Amino acid sequence: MSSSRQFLKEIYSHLFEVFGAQKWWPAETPFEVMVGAILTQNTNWKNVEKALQNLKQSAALQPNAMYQLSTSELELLIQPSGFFRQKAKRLKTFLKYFLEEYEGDVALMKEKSTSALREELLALKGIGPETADSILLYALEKPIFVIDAYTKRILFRHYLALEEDDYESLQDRFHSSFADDHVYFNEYHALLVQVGKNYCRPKNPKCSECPLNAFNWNGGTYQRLSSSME
DNA sequence: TGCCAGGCCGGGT
DNA sequence: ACCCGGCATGGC
Repeated sequence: MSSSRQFLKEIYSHLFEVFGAQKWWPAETPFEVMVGAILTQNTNWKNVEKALQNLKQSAALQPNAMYQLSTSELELLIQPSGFFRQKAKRLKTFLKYFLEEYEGDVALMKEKSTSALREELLALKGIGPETADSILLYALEKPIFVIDAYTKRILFRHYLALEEDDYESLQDRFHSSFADDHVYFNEYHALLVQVGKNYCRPKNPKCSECPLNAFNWNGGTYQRLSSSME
């Protein structure tokens, strides 16, 4: 019925053909995903990697070990990721929650429902929609779609979204387009990041080489804007 | 060499 | 309900 939904499905199929499986999130453990999700807030992933490396070298990339670090110790380790004072605080807030509610145990946390966990995460200072959903999808394997800056920009550039579309509305569009399949949501968002990094930067966009051009028509635009795509 | 990066919060209209 | 400044580093 909805051409929007159909577009989203076709885009996924095409991107998967072009790029293949992405094997996201780039981390060795679910806990590393959780930490990375907080550290990457408005931050280049390259800088996050340095911080994660520091934490690993200090044997601090575990819930208890990290929580027991002093604030200044934690700040120093994550400094390369920027906003380090805020992020140290946010990590501590999350760790306290993770340890007190789930004993720092990912399996235990996964037992609870997606909606309940999302509310809990959003209630924490420093965890917003994207961070919460990244944790839900990539650390806890919950079927929820992550909307990030890349996703927004790509949808907007290709006339599948408007600037004023909010997080939930964009997310709902993906949710209503597919079955609740966390593997699928995982792969799809990772593919969009691939497109975003390589073809859809604000400066130096390589739009002419973008794989999504396969779906363009009438001079590189889709037929309708999102607002008219019921 | 400025501009940018996988946000979020809090205070002010 | 929006709007905006602050937060900070390293890469290109």
